[in-house]
Amino acid sequence: MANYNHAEIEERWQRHWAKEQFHRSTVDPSRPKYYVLEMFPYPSGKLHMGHMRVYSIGDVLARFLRMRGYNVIHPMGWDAFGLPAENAAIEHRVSPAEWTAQNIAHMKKQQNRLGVSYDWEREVATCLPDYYRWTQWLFLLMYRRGLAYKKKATVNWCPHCETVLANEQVEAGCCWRCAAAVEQRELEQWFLRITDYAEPLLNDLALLDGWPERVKVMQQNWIGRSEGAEIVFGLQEFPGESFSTFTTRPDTLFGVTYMVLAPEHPLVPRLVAGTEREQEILRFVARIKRESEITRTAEEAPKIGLFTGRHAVNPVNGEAVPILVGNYVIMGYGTGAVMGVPAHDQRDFLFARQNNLPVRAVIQPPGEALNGATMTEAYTGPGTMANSGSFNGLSSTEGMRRITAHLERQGRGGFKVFYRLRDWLISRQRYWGAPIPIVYCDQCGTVPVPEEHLPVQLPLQVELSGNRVPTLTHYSSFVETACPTCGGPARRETDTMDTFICSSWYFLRYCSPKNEQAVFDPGEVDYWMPVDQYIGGIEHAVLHLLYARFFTKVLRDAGLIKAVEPFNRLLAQGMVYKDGAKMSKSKGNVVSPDEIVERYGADTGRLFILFAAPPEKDLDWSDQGVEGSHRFLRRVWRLVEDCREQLAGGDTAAAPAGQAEKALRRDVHAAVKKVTGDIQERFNFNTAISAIMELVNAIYAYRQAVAPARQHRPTLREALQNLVLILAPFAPHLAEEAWRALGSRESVHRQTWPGYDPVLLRVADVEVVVQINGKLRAKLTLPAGTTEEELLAAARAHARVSELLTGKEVVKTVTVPDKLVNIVVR
RNA sequence: GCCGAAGUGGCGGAAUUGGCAGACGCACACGACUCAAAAUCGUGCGAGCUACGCUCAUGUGGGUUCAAGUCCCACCUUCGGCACCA
Repeated sequence: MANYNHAEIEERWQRHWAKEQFHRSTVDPSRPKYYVLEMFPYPSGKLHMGHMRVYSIGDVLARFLRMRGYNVIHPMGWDAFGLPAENAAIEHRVSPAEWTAQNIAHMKKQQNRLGVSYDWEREVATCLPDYYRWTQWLFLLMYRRGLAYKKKATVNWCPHCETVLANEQVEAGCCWRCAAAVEQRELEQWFLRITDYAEPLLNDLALLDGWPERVKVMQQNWIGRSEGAEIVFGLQEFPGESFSTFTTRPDTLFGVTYMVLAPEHPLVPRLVAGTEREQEILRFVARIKRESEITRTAEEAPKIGLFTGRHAVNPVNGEAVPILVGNYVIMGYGTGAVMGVPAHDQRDFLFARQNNLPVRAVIQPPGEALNGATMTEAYTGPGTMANSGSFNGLSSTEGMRRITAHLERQGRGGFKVFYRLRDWLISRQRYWGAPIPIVYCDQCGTVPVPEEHLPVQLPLQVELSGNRVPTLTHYSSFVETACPTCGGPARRETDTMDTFICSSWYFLRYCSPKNEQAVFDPGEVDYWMPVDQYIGGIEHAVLHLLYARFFTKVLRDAGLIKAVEPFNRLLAQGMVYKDGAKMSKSKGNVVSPDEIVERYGADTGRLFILFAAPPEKDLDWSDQGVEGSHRFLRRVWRLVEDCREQLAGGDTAAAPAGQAEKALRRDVHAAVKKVTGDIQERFNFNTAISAIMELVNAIYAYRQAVAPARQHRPTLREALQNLVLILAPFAPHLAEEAWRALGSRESVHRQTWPGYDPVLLRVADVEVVVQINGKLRAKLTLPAGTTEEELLAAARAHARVSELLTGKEVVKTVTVPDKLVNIVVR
């Protein structure tokens, strides 16, 4: 008997599939399409277990759906721009382009060794000119539509990466990539106006039924919508001038006893100019500005507020209240000015008590009368308005509406929605990225590069002698150019784009990756899009997944695509752990896919990774578990080897099909049903695999129970064929080999997914559970479909049951047909 | 503080609609085969007990129900997101 030689089998079939272009996909309107997409990797150099996991999940789906008759597109590519290539360039003295190309070549080999069924004709790499040309084209589209703009702003600066970062790329005040503390800098930078799309990005989350709740909630939190009123306060010492504030509680406007401005508020220097405390306050402001986000937002940071000596005029009652500058007010949210309502906001309350500011209750809780002087905490619930002039007696909900309407009539404010979401800062002061296609001319100002001049090429001769790859400012041949408008001397923009731009549209480029005329072919994009199933790590819940949704919406508004949302269903796969920790070099608990493929084969690795946990949960790597999966595949292999000759002999069976055959057929059809449902509806590959294992156990049991000569060949053949078919998405190489061994000249992956016969699933006898007072007391084997009366009679007739019922009064009986009898006694 | 996910044997996990808790696998133990080992095949495997059965058991405490891992209430723990958010 031939041993299971995984290395030989896997290599042979991989070569065959590649040669026959097995996984090519082309537009075919006669068939339903299915777009299976795994997040494309950064070409770091080698695959890790997280990659192996995501590709295994995607490939099972792709292969399953092909067998189900779908026209499946399953592409792969490279998110190839980014900082690691620059670091590697300095370390190894090799250009980022070369380093990246080598990594891509190596990782592609690794992916192929996993037996993943990609259509390599659709491969894209974001760092190649034929791709970033269109990234630049999309930037220009944004520019034309007023969605790309340059402004001077306080931005996040990572001192370690020496570049600015988007808000989404700052985690707890630190750089998402290197964890260095992020600083604030005033710089002129390019932004994308993602805030214009805050509302659709939020509302359309409701369309995403196939997304995990947690991801939708994370995006919702990030966008951070809050409804309220914008209110304009006058300045007592500067008649005719004003500033505005945002509040979610306009009903408490009469309770305002002070106002607080953010230290960065543009009004601050003017307000304090010439006052006694001018120097003190300016020093305070300067100090706060220097503080990092971490110290400033720390839990224990004391709330400091300094009185400016100036007053704000409440638009609703003309009252003048002191204006303070406070460290707890943030310029980046709302208007950077907050009204202090100590009676109805706990933070304001503590602040007021600490600083001896008056507290005035204007919302009375039901059946209570608050007194500002004596209350011990803020009342933040709803109630009846008091001390609020003509609004007294209204409910707080009604008050919100009325006061806002009143302000609107007076031209002193109105209804307003604020979002936490900020515009996307996309400039990067780095070399290895897509150049921003903009030219600055002294005569014409900021000029977009005309489309026909694209791509704006990165210089490939890179200076590698220093300790970092120089930015594009270093290359005079790149910087100096002619103005596209007037032809005069001009300078190119030297910042490159955030790599998240490149990855915000790659799934569209896959649809027509070689098109040189357009960013993508509209017909092809409309056929394939949206992505039916997207699979990737949860770390992109806000970053990539929000940006890609934004791009999709812009492209749709521009009439370029029909899809409203890019990804219909999303599977956020869990992480791979070992010995209780995430696999990492520093922990020394890394297992590489190469090692597993080498030792056990790709089929074993895939099977284990899918069997160990449901895809969205974290997975605990177990070397012994891998052994187990390998053992299972060897068991399948032996089964096929043992049966092939027996089955090759034709069907002149000595014995007719009997009870054992009937039972086996039922097991086969039940397994097909279970595996189909588990893949299709539940994505529970772990239970699908366990069902296949049960089937294998059943076939072994049959062969053990029935003498070889009496084994019924058609039944055995059906069992083995179905086994191989349902195993094919999980262990594609072994299944291919086994399928041919069973006598087919075609590929198992070109077969139709097996169906099951519901008639065969029916059983003659069922096991019925007998409970007394809900406790299991007996099990009966009865013909299926036994009536309730007969069921009950059979239960009572059972020796043990009748014994337990003696002397008891039966209060009630419950029967579930073919399943259970419960007798309630007293 | 707000929001989300989770908590089941020694371990990974299963139980899809409220109906036999622990499928499948790992580990372990025993048996068969073998001179022996590996591999393989088979059997057992939640805990306790006065043991051919009974009791307890799905984070804790209550509740609903003939019946709860599953539904309701309160709480604990872990993980994740947001957060001086006005």
